[in-house]
Amino acid sequence: MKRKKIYVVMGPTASGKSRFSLDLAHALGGEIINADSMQVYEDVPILTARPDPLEMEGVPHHLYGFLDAFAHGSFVEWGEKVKPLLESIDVPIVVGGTGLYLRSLIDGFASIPDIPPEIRTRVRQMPIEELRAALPDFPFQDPQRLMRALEVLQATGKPITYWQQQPHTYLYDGDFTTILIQPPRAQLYSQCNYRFHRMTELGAFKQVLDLLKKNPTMSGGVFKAIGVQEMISCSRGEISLNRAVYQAIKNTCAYAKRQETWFRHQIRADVTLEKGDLSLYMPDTR
RNA sequence: GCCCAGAUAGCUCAGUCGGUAGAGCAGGAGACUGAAAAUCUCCGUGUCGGUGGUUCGAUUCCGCCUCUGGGCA
Repeated sequence: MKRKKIYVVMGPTASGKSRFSLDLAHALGGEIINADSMQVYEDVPILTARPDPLEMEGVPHHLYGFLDAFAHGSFVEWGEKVKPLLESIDVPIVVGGTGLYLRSLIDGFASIPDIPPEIRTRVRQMPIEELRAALPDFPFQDPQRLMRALEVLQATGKPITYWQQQPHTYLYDGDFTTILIQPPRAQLYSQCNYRFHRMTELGAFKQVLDLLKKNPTMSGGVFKAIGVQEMISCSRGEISLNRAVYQAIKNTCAYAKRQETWFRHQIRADVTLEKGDLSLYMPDTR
């Protein structure tokens, strides 16, 4: 049986992925599936650049805004939700900027047993020096990876590298076509700048205040969305609004650059476009 | 017009008791397997404003000039 064709539209933030995928969906009769780690949350839709119902132009959209202000998403949870959609949708168009999610979809990932909560909690409370001492040969410096590696070792008795060398688990055996939208750097930065100002005009600040009211502990995954911390800091009078906007734009640009690095080295792109213009991809559609 | 203070990396500034200079930010490159809009690593040559003088040697000391702040008229 022929494998189903699955379109993957990827690229840095503010590159024009959404516009492109809508056009592609119209042209092919496809449905859009979100692969953005922040647009999965229901709160602060303006800041996460989530399309609103009007912007969906009648095209079915999946996996947007299904997690609340306390939840933490992960690529595994996302994968579990993606799987049935890929099976049921005729022309799936997966769109997003979260490279880790996309790579786990395309290249598969290691199945690692669940970690008992008490081990996870204990490991996450350990000081960084202790983590390093417990894993002297682990090649990464950063706390997150050290914690993950240690919790896997403690829970399973085997190092994380053992698990990663096992055969990968694949979510869906599809025929993936990857389309990378990659505008020139200077243009991308100016789009980040313009878009953030637009977000503040549309009421991003109020949505952050609403989010804070819902979950004052700031424990959920949404709180990592760029702009949230900056605006909370502004609402407390710690920094001016101008400063908050400036910082948020700066962080957005830095993020876009990191995404470029990811897409350059971690995922192969079948097609690379300088802008999200469908006619560049399908010349006969216009 | 006079007095004072500045002029050094894209920006803000430090520094060289005279031996051609370094931080933060911005910027660049990279890593990445259950937090990924996260987390982490690496990257600093620039007529030291111009010009003359002193000196073996001046970005540093001295004179003049230009520009920018501030003050006095």
